[in-house]
Amino acid sequence: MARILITSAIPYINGIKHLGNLVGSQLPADLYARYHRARGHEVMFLCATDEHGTPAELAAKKAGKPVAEYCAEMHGVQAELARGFRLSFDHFGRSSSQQNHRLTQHFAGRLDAAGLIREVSEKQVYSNADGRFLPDRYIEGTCPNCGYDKARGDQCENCTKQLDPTDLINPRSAISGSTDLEVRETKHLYLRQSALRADLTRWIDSKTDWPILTTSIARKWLNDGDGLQDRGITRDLDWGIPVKRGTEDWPGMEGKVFYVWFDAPIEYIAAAAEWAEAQGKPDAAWQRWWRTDKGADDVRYVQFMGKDNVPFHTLSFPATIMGSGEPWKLVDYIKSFNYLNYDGGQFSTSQGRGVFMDQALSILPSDYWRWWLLSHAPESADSEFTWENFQASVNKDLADVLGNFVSRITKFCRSKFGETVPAGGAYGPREEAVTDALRVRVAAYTAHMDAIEIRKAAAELRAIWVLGNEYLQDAAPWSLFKTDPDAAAAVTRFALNLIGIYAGLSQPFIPDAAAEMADAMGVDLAWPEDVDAAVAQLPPGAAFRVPDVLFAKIDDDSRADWQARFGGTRG
RNA sequence: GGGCCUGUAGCUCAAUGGUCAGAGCAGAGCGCUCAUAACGCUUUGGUUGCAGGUUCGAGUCCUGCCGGGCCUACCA
Repeated sequence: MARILITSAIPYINGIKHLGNLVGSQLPADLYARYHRARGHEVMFLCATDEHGTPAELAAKKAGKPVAEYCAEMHGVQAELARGFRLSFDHFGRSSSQQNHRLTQHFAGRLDAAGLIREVSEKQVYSNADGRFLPDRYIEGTCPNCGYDKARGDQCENCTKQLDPTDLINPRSAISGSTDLEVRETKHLYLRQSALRADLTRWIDSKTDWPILTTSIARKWLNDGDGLQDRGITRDLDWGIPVKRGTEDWPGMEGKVFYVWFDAPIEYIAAAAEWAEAQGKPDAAWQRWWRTDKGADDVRYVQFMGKDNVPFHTLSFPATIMGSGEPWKLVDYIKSFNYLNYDGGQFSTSQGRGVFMDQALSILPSDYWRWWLLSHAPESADSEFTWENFQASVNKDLADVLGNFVSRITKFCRSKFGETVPAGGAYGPREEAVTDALRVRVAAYTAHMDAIEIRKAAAELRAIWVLGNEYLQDAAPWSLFKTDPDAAAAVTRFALNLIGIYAGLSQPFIPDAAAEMADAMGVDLAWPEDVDAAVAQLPPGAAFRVPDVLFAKIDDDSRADWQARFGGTRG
């Protein structure tokens, strides 16, 4: 039995995430976690909300709430939606937890002791009206290059020229619109990533099995321009983890907090500590997942994220871990994703364009979304959600191929033999041939899941479902029943056994339907490690239940309605 | 500007440099009647973006061009 640590990129606290966010990290991570649990491995699947930073403060202000209260509420909302999508986190933590405070301060102290922190005095724009320093992109003004009057301090969206806030003509706060801005001197801590460049390069070079998307982004950052740049890890904000060296104050850094991208990945570790506390377990219980000197040396650690997160996970966070000089577990494999677009454009949180997690669950059960999103995961390139494709895929794959198979055989049995597994007859060459095909396909499916080739795994699973329909068509128990009821009984028994097998195999993709299938057949939701045994699992004479329609089809009217509803402004 | 990814059937996608470039969907035909008008079988459909090159052999490797996308370090 292997031990597998799985983390999904942690979603930002600021609002409800859309389906593109979901398929880029949490959902595939859940697929992988469920798969490995089903195979009998020990899994620790962690996620959390990322709660610090300027956007959280502003969102709280807009909501008229203290930021701590706002984050607590939004964490609750996101946790509920995660449950709705059946995301099987062992713990869904918060980057604002006390555990993360302690660990983040601990790492900063270790890095400083190792000489990997330097203090930098720099000039930042301060808004008197807002009473805060403004990140570059929160300053607006007229672009000196093209004259666009809503250029941001980091870049002009109109002419794409990269800017410095001081370049802007008539700069103003993007928050309040105030022009009462001044440049102030402020001191910040920088992580000396450049000092770890050789170590990081060697480490990345050793990861020959990683997706090209992951390693190419890492290499670009390692080699771009003068090479890997040092990175500021503190900010002038109220809400965040106070800058400390371990438990000691950091003279000169009073009132400052760590930058969210410094503390967010550390939350992966802290989430395990939160889990232990919630479970009433000692520290050793989580440390055996994270400390190679305390049992984590046999752990395989896999991270899931969208491509925008890759630099932080391939460079900054590893630099933090390596630089600490302590035996923390480094990631073994990073699965990164491209973006999911929405019907010809991007999902847009600000414009409310696309489908958001709460809306998705309000119109269809999570299995529909899980199946479509995972079977179309943007693994090799950006992919696109369209309602036509969603309707066609879901109706065909889930309703026709899988759902109808379950329906046709259970109802056939009920009408001819009653709601018990018929005992007559025996399996013959036909059943043996299907069992052989099943064994081959299950092996292929397993290989794809092990390799985290999600679309290929989905295609293989679908092909496994198709085997059932092919078998029934070929065996035709409805004809056989007229001449040889015992033979028809054997066919029916074999086909009923397929339902239990399908439940086990489908569980990572569509957990609710899988549970319903297993329950209807009166079997445990189990992975068919031994296919030959699995096709004879149901005891003759055992009762079963004809399940309700597993997947109702999406009709054209609904599709057209949703298409109109989600095209623009949310509300 | 620089870098990376990508372009294969009407659509969504496969193909360690090696048989005739394959699946699913959509289309066409046939079959079946257990089933959610579902299922099965057969089948149409390709100058692999374009032009060169390397090779016994190129969708795959190289060069150039065209199109799409992403990243570019203070949003997270």
